[in-house]
Amino acid sequence: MDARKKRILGILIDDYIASAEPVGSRTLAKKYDLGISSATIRNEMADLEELGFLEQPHTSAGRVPSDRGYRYYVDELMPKRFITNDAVSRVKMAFQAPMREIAWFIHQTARMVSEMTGYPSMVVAPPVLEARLSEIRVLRLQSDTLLFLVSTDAGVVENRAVSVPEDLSVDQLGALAGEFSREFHGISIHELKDRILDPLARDAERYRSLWETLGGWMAAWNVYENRVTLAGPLSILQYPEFRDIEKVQRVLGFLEREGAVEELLKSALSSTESVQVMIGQESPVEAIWDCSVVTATYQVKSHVVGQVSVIGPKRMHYAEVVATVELVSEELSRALKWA
Amino acid sequence: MDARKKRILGILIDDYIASAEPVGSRTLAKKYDLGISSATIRNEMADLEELGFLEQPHTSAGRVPSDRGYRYYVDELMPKRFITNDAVSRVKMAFQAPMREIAWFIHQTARMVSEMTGYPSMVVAPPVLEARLSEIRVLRLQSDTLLFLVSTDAGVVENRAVSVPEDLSVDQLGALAGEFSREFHGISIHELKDRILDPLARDAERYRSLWETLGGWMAAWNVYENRVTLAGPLSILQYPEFRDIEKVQRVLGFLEREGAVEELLKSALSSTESVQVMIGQESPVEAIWDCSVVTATYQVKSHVVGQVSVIGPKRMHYAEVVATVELVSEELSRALKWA
DNA sequence: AATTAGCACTCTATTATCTAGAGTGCTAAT
DNA sequence: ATTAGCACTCTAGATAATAGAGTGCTAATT
Repeated sequence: MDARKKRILGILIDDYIASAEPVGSRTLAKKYDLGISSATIRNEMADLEELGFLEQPHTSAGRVPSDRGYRYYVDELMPKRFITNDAVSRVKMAFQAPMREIAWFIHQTARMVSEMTGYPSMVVAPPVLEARLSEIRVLRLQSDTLLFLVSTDAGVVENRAVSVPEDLSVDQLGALAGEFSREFHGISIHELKDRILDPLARDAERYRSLWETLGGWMAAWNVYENRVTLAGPLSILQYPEFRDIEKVQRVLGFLEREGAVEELLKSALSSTESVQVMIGQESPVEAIWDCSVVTATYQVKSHVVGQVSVIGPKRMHYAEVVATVELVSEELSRALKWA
Repeated sequence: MDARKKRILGILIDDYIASAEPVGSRTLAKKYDLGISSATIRNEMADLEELGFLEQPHTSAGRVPSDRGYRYYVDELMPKRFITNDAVSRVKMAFQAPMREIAWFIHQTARMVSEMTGYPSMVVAPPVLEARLSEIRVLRLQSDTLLFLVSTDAGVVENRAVSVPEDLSVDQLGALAGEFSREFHGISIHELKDRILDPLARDAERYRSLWETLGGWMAAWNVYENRVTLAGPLSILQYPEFRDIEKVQRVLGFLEREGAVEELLKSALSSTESVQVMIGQESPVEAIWDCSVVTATYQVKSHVVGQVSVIGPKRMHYAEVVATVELVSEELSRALKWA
C-alpha cells in the first residue's frame, strides 16, 4: 500500500460515497487531478481489487469499495473531526434544555441525531429498570387521585397518577411515602416490581387496594424494558441503494423489532473505542449486511449506560457521522451528570 | 341503483380491497355465487361505470372503484360494527393502565391503533397549551434541584427538574408554589409562557435567577406546539400501491411534516359524525390524493379536544378501521374523564 | 324483456432481441 | 514505469413480438 494507492482508494471512496455510481478509471482521471493517466489508475485499481479493497459489480463496470475497503477508509483514510461549528452549538444548546423524563430526553436525542446526519438513528436509554430507588413521594392530586413520584440514582424516572379508592389523609400519605422510601430505598426498579407483584412479600392487609393498583401499574411497566428509540427511519428512502422496497422492509423491519437493535448494539460494547463502526458483513445480523452502523457510548459516573447510534448504507458519510455521534454522546454524558 | 347493482358493487369493492387487482366480470361470476352470468355482470358493471362508481385503468382491464364508489361503499354498503371481541378488550385494557404525561399517553394510543389496523395512525393530542392551570407545586429533589409539577384542567401535563442556584428553604418553597398557584391559576399555559417571558410583567427582583431559569424552560416548551403523533408509518410499505418509492416519500413526507397533519385533520372537525372518512381527492392535500383518511374525535367534558386518525390506500379495510378508530376514541374520551 | 353465449377487438405485461456505451485488461510503444 | 490503443465484455435501455385477460356488441335463449 504505497501513498498513491492510498490516494486513489481514498478519492475513489469519496467519489462513490457522493455519487453512488461505480467509479471507473477514466472518470477518476478526468475528474481529479491525479497527474497520471487512466491506464495507470486501471493498473492500480486492479491491484487494489486483488488486495480486497475494491470489487466490481460486473466485469465492465467501474469499481466499488468492498467492506474491507470501507474499513480501511474508516480506520486510515477518512478526514477526522468533520463537524461544523453550527452542529456543535446546536448539540450543546439541545442539552441545555431543562430535564424531563429520561424516555423523552432520549427520544429527542435520537431525533436530533437523525436530523443532523440524514440517516436513521437509534439511541439506547440507560437501564432504568436497574436504577436504584432513592426516594418515593406521594402527593394528592385530586380527592381520589394520587401521584407517585419515583426518584432514582438516575434522576426522576417516573411519575404516575393513580386512582385510589381508599381515602387517605395527608398524614397517612406522608407515612405511606416514608414507608415506601424506607422499605424500598436502594433496590432497583426491577426488584421493586417483583416485590410489589408478590403478595407474600408484603403486608397484605394495609392499603390493600392501593397495593393492587400498584401491582397493576408495575405489571404494565414493561414498556421500559425496550430501551431503544428509533428516529428518522424514513430518511433511508432517499438513498438509491434503498430503491428496492424489499430491502427497505428488511432493514426497517429489523430496526423496528423490539429488542433487536439493543441486541445488535451490545456487540459494539466490548470495544474500548469511544466510537465504533460496523461495516456490512461485520454485523452479526444478516438483515443489515448492506448497511453500516456507527455507535458511540455515553456514560453516567464513568459507567457506560447507553449508546447513540446511526445506521445507513455502507456508502455512508462516515467522517461526518462519526463526528456527530461522538459529539452527541459526549454532550449526553455531560447532561446526565446530574443523575 | 337496484339491489343487484348494490350487491355487485359491494362484492367488487370487497374483492378489490382484498386483492388489489382490478376485478373482471368473469372473476366475479366464478368466485362468487351471484346466480347470473359474466355477461350480465358486464352489463351491470358498464352501468356502474356510467354512474361513476367504477372506473377502468384501461379498456381491457377489470374495474376498480372510483372515489365515488368508495364513498358509496362507506356510506351505504360496508358491514357495520366490524370489530372482534379481542380488539375491544385490548383497547379497554390499554386505557386502564395508569396515567402518565399526556404526550406519552397519546403516543401509546397511536401505536396501538396502527398495530391494530395495519396502517399508519395519527393522533392529535389535546391542546395542552390552552389548558387552564389549576395548580403548581414545587418540590425539592436534590439540594440544588427543584421539581415543578404543573397541573391543569387537562390533568398533570408537565413536570420538570430545574437546577436552581438560589438556596430556598422548605418554607420558601411552599410560599413560592402558593404564590405561583395563586397568581397563575386559571390562565392557560400559553399565557403563562408569555407572562414568564415578559420581564415587565413580574417582580424582577425576587427569585431573579429562578425566573430566568423558568424563562428558558418556557421558551423551550414549543415542543408541545406540535400536537400530532405519527405511529407505524412503515406499515404502508406492505401495500402494493406503495411499491413506488416516490409515492411513499410523497405521502410519508407529508405525514412527517410538523403541523401538516394537524392542519389536514382540522378539516374533519366540522362534521357532526363521530367518525369521518376522507377518500382520495376529497382531501384538500394533493400529496395524499390516493389515500384515504379515517378520523374520529375524542372529547373531554364534551368538548372535542383531539382526534384519532388512520391513513392508508384508498383500497382500505374501511369497516374495520372505522370501528377501531371509533372504539379507541370513545375509550380515550372515557380515560381522559379524570381531567 | 332480461339474460346469456359467442366472438372480434383492445390493451397491457412479459419476454425476447438488439444496440450503444462505459469500462476493462492486455500489448506494444514511449 | 507509464501510457496509448484496441479488442472484448457486460449492462441498461430501447424495440419488437406474444400471450392473455377483459371488454362490448350481437344474436340466440329463456
